[in-house]
Amino acid sequence: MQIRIANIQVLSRLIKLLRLILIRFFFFLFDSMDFSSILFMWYATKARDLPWRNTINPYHIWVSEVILQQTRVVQGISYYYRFIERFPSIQSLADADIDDVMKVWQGLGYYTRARNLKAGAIQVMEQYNGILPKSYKELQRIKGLGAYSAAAIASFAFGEAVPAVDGNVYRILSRIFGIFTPIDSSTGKKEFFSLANELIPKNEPGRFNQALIDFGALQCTPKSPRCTDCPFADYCYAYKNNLIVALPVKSKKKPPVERFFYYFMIKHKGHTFIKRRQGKDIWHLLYEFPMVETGARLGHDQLLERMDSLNFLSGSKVNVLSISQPIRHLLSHRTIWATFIILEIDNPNYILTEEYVRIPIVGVSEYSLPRLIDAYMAAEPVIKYFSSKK
DNA sequence: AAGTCGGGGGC
DNA sequence: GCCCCAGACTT
Repeated sequence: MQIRIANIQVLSRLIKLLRLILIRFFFFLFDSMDFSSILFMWYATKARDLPWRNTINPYHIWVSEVILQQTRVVQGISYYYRFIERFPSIQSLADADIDDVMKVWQGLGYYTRARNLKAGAIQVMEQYNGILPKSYKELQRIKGLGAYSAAAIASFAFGEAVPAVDGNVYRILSRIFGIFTPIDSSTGKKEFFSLANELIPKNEPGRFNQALIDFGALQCTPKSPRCTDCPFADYCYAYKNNLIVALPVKSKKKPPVERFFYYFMIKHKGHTFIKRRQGKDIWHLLYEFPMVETGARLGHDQLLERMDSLNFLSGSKVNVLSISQPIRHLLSHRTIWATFIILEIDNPNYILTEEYVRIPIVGVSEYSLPRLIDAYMAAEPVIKYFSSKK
């Protein structure tokens, strides 16, 4: 058995060595017309015209990179315009009220980004004299900037020759060079960074990084890539071996866990109550109605029974006006089932008056809300329950 | 290394 | 339904 394991290890090393040789061979092929030349030729006619490319303001580029983390360009554009208009400088963002920042970010998701962006602005004001550092290494010390974003800013804004390896780059390189190392492993990250670092031209790294990203977004797409008119088709390992659907390789996937949220829209004299979410959970810093989360779905009777013991309802007469169907809200790693209960009370207890914000129901839209709640309010005529006098 | 964090578009 | 998007941070 021992020998067998040793053999497998030797074989594994051999495979890695062969792969390295293969990559060298590809470089040989690319030698006459190298990788970046082919890419730039494509980019010359296919480049996207994007707002953050028409600026040399490093702060604007910084904002755009954070907005675009795990976010499609089409989704981010309007947020970019609103953000830099509302917070036109690092100083203004550093001085801003976090609630205003969250409100601008509402609906974009990954809300930690907004908090970190403001924290980063404060950091730059306090530690860097209000000027964004220029180097790849130093940029990674700023809150919310990891390897990719730091490389993007360093190359786009300051011309540093460092590869910005995002999901597009993993996909392109894994396919063209036939690399099967999982892109979400630490060895994979090193391997792809190293390869990109060999490909990047030192004279115009920013254009190279942007071209690669556009190539991934427009040509070498996740599904149905346009291989028939791809300038790399003659060299592409995945295309030639019919392995496009197999690359890139990702290792981690997990079925989403279900969570059950019960939201209480409490009516009292035309007003209702909301509270900011606390702690390390989803929707950090966003506002929501009083709620209870249960480990399993509650039946109608179970729900009414549970309401008897809710601390924010105790001491008051409760009149249930409406109970919604469970609404499914999908996150990447969670499935949330939300039920909205509209009810009227006669006497708010101290928990509601002390811990919650009392607002007119129409004032809810002033606050930053999870998409789930925002969408429900938009879809359901909730206000009618609040307008009638009782 | 694995888990956590959103919302939306494309097929 | 499923995948993935110009990823970062925590445990």
